[in-house]
Amino acid sequence: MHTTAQAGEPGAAERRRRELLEAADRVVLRDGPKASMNAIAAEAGITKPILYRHFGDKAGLYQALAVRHTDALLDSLRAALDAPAERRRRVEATLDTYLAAIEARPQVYRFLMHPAEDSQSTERGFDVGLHSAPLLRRLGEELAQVIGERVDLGPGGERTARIWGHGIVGMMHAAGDWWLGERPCGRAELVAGLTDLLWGRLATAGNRVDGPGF
Amino acid sequence: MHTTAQAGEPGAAERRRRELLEAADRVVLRDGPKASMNAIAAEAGITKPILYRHFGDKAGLYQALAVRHTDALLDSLRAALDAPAERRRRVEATLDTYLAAIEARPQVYRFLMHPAEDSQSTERGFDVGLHSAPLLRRLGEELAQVIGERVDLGPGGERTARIWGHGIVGMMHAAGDWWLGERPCGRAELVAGLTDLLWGRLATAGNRVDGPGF
DNA sequence: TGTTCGGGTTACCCGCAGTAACTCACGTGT
DNA sequence: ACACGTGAGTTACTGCGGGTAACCCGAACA
Repeated sequence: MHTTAQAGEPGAAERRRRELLEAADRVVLRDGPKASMNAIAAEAGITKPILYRHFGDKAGLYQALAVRHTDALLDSLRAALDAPAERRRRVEATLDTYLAAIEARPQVYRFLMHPAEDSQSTERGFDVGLHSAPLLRRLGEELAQVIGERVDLGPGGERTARIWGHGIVGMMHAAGDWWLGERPCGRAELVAGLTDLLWGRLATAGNRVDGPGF
Repeated sequence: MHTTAQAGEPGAAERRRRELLEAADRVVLRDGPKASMNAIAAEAGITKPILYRHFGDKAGLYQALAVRHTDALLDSLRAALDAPAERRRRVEATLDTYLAAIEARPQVYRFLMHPAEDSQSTERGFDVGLHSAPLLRRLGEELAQVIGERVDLGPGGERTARIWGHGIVGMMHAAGDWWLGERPCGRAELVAGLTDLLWGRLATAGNRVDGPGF
């Protein structure tokens, strides 16, 4: 073989790839989830086939982008989760970090939540659920791991931790999505409301006197 | 004008519409979220333009389908929510009803969660969030209403109820999605885990002795 | 008998994912 | 010095799915 340098310069294509990803980022930031391969290629100053050479597939590019942003987001969340404070404060900080992130870049966030969606469906008998939202899955698993590591949940705690991880992430996501769309209140109030919910206020709140009881 | 009957027979087109919706249902049940207009038309034994005459748009058909299923699901959930039992039992029954529904028809469920996704984005300054998942929004609002009606949340309780409604629905949805994909446990265990979470067990559980504390 | 209206069809446009086949520049082996 | 092949890049295509324009036919009505 005769590459330009047989062992040196490993990052020739790597740098190109990063350039492409940054261009894709820019387009996604501008166009949201409907960013097309053509548009991304144009923004990068090249044409489609190169994108396909580098990422193979639209899903491939999506995934590469998703990994980048998910990693970044996870770092922020881990920082919030690891801060030296009591548990409730940390949960609040984590929620707030997530909400601040999606507030700062709604387009990117929306893009990450609706990736690919195809994956040819022939995956294993049922196929359902493997696509959908890798970001949420990763967040859920990550949170599950943190919970499992730190909270004493007794026997079967591993499974409970995973249930909680995915449940909490879903709560965060759906509430954030709704909040972004309607802006019914400030971020702090949303954080407080969700934390109250996680802290069991639903169990302790009394029935309304006029209602049929809940 | 000369309709077949000027005031009588109001349901000529209505029945057609229902036929089309049932055909669409069948296709969605078979093909999942990637059901195409062509396929639906073929299943109904007609061609695309008729679908467009009836529903205007792919989003229109999606919405009609979504309304049907959402209504049905909401009826079941309301029944579970209104059963004569203590609050916790009712929450469990509601979660279980939802999970049973998505378990019974995963394709339909997946279809409902990923509608349209386009809507030309020129909607109002930000545009973000209005598409996405009407089903989840409706469920969230509905639950918010029930909570607001029955639970005494003090001042600002309306907003808190909405936050909780969307948060709980999101928790249910994400956990259900993950569970459908991986089947990590039985439905009962998932229900129990989520209910424990809502009942504040995260607040009361102790730190693991070996972990850094959570 | 002609006309018009509603349900229907064919044949098309457009945009996008994905690909085949070609070009060009450059470093290499002889 | 010359052919070579390799890799980055391009043009030009296929295929498909959403959406639409224009035509078509049968039935009620005058």
